Amino acid sequence: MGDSEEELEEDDTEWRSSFLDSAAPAVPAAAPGPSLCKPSAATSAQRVILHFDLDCFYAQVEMIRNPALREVPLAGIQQKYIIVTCNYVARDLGLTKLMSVIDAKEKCPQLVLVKGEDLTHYREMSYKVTELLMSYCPLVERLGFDENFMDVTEMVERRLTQTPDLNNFSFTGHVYNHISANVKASDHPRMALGSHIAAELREAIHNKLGLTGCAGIATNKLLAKLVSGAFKPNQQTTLLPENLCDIIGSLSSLRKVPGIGHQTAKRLQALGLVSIQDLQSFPLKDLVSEFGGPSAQRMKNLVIAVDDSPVTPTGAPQSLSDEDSFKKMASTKDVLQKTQQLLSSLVERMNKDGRQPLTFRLTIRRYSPTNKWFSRESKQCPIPNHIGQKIPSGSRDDAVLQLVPLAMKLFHKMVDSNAPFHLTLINVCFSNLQTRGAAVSGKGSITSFFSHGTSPRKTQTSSSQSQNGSSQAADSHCMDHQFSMHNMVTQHTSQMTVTTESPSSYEAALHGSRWKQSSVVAVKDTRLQTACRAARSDSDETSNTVTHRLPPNVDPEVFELLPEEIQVELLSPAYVNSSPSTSTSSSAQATVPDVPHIQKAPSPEPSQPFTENIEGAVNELDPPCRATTVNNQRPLATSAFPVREEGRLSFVESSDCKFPVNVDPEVFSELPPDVQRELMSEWKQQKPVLKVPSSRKPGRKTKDRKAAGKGGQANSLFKYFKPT
DNA sequence: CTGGGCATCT
DNA sequence: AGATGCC
Repeated sequence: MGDSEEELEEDDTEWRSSFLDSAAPAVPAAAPGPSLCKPSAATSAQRVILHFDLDCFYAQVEMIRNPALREVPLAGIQQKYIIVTCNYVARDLGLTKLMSVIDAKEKCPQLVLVKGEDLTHYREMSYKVTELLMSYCPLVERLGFDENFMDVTEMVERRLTQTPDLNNFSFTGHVYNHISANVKASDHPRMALGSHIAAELREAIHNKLGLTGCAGIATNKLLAKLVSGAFKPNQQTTLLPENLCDIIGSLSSLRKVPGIGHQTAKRLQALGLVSIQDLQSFPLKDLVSEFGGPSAQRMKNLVIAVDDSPVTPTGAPQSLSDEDSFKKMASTKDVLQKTQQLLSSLVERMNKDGRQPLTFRLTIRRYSPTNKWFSRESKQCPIPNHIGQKIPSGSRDDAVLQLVPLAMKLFHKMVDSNAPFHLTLINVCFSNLQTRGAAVSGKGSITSFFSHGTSPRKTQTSSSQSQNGSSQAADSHCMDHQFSMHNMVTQHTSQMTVTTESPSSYEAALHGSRWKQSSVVAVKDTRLQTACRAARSDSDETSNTVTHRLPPNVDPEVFELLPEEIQVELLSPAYVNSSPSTSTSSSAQATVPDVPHIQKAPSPEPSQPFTENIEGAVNELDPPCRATTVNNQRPLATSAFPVREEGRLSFVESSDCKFPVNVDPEVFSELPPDVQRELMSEWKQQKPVLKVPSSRKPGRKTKDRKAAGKGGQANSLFKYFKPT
């Protein structure tokens, strides 16, 4: 009895203290200054938000890949002429992020540098971290490769009901502006539980992935992020609502506020606003006239530490891109070769992802003496289906071969190659990624995921305390490790990683040797350039003798600009006729260095030991999932990135059923079983339509994604379940 | 001598 | 398509 009374009191206390954070976005009394710390109307319960920030992430990954680097006092990660990050030993000697290599070596001549331009390993490890966090709670939002937000409100509430002894425990880690030991956890039970969860998750990341990092615990994303860096490295800090003013006031300038970047800070400075207080006391009206309503209000809120933006589950990336920068690129031939190289790598990544891109985009950066690091331009176009299909199907070389002309076409829309030009960057990007039917055996399907992911470990979780008869909604957010992530991540661990960093691959691509057959080996660059010039001069007259033999969708104009080897290839029967012949594919395979069986001897592969760690890990923490009944009836739980596309029905194959991809699996799982069955049988009678969703307005998509993350409300059922 | 890659908003 | 922001 006494216990429950006390718990109620704690609840009230925390509710009162949460008033600060739950101010309506509209900032009713925009009174400046002191009003900051006055409570305003509370509309919703306070959240518990975690922010994880891995320590010098790239450096940690490299030290894991090559443990010898641990002995070395310093390790920097170099991209082009920049040290993008370095370990803490190096930082103690004065190195900072984004320092030039020249400056860095001047400060410490013994600095060991590791090339970090290929992000493959960082990307893989980054997704493993997100995956691990998601296995505890699906509300995880990525920010870059090394940061994750997590909304653990429901996990905290669940623990709150199961933690009888709130008096006898304390905070884990630091408490901002307090001596941690002096803070009574019973005054802030939710924050205290949040600090415990953060500690457990950091420990899990360390045990299973070998990475250390910081965490911040607070009531919104802004504060969690700000506070996570209070103690570095490998520590965590909780921000109590009562210290909200302290941390926001500690920021040295507006630029430090996440969400206020270079440009915005400049414009603010033009208004005479530099400090947090400047903006707090600046009239909202004047701000609106400068930035518009939404932006102005958002900034006003940020500087009083109000941030009601939800933790939006990130899921699979919406675009994949690959880019390279350089001092100067001034010839069409170089552009073509670089584009081909980038595409080769990008297509392979796309293939591992398993989805099919519907849109291609080419981005360039032109050199200009003044505004050097701006002025990116891009053009995009749809990818013809017959080309796009080759990417998930594994015909990588075919795909690249046909995408290169597409890219060159876009290039010529931006650059007049008759006039001199000077590029400093090329980026190729796939977007509008479509999940394809899983019938294709391979990466896109569930089968490969299972063959890799199934392990006896799962039985552990179901034995734990799951008598929680009441809240299905809370438990439905709980997932098992095994079903947590898109197979892309797992795929990366089970296949040898092939990247463009292989010198042989790079050279081959550069010289076009991978494309050539023996008969064209003798082609010289001079001939090629002549051909390019010729093509430029009469680009309007493309009535060449060979163009009528071109494969469909190859622009004759672009064809002229291709290296002769590629022209020959395109004219081979394999491409002129629709079906690839064995001769072409075999000749391509024999000369392509980065097919799996020809690849270079790899350096010790990190993914293997990690996988073992995950599978064999002993979880000393709370079981990640306390209830399994809901999970068992979740059809899409096996396909970890739920696809919620709008428009026509497309279907995803699950282990034992098909259903529309625009169905939110979380919502679906919460329906009564008989309703599930009814819907299933209804869907089964419809035919899969693989059309592009057309009849929707752009801009709806992001909203859908956000709504989907919080799915589970009755009114969202209609939205997701009615195909209309 | 300012990287590479993602997202959102307009 | 571009601008901006985050790491």
